[in-house]
Amino acid sequence: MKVLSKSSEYGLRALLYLVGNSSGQEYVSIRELSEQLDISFHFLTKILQSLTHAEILISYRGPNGGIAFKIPPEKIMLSDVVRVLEGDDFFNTCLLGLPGCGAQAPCPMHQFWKEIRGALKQEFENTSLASMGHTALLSSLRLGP
Amino acid sequence: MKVLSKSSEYGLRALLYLVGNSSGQEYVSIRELSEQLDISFHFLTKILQSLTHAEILISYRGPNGGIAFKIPPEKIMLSDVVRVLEGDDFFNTCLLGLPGCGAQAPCPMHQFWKEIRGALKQEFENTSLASMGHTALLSSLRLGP
DNA sequence: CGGTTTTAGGAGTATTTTGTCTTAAATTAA
DNA sequence: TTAATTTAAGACAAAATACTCCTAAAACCG
Repeated sequence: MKVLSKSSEYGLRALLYLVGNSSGQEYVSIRELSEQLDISFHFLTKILQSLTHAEILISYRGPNGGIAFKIPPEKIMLSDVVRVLEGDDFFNTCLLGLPGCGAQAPCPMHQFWKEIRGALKQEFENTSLASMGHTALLSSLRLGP
Repeated sequence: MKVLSKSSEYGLRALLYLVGNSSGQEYVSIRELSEQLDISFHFLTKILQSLTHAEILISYRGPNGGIAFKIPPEKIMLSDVVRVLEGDDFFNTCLLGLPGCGAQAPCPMHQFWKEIRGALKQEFENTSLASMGHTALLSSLRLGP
């Protein structure tokens, strides 16, 4: 079950690394992130760029530059991140992919799926980056040993 | 949020159509399914083939041939279909896509995600095709008006 | 100022997923 | 037996996703 695109996976891993490995307001370079997490530097740059545009991160160029949280990670919910990286209707899709599906023309799975995705939405909206990342060891965010 | 591949979407739509539009043991042709549901005939053929291999459907060639349920749809759970079309570890993936993630080396989201996907698994395992399809009008399974 | 470090942005490439086409095999009916 | 109908199977093509590379712009340091 793949609910997130690679962009979201990488973005979340980077943010969780930030939570665990930056003490407050100093910038962490994207190069460090990409190397520690084994993610393509250029690809990660673009992902973090959109989080910067969305005002979840701030970036700074030049030596000792990088990215940092603009908002404290206690106030950033998983749903915020996912909505930026996956699109605004992330929690509003039809299980069967039918474009017309909705309250007034429901597919056979509509009610079933609506309840599940509603619960899932709530979980994502009630869970902060900080609560997921505060104990995150680097090793748990990497691929191999 | 796209949890299912196109193959699963199409496969489920075809099965739900079968539930609503076939009276028991007669074969429904894939041509009819593909035309009624606006799904590519050859693509759908391959999807239904794998459901036939998995013994959810039976197929018959020649005039008046087609596919039919091998098991009554009351006994086919959504999870059965999805496991065939998405793979056996569908309900066992890491949210962050980390290959090593598991009980003994959990990623920061492991516990969080394990609970959500466990609930989702239960819903899929407790819901039959029949219960979703018994009132399915054709129009609710099609794309446009 | 000139060189170095770092993010920004866009064009281009590779890989995966999705969809098409062609031929074969099974079944029926005339 | 011949023709028609239907699923089976595999090669091929298009589209979407994931990734790479190059150049620019900002910030710093000597």
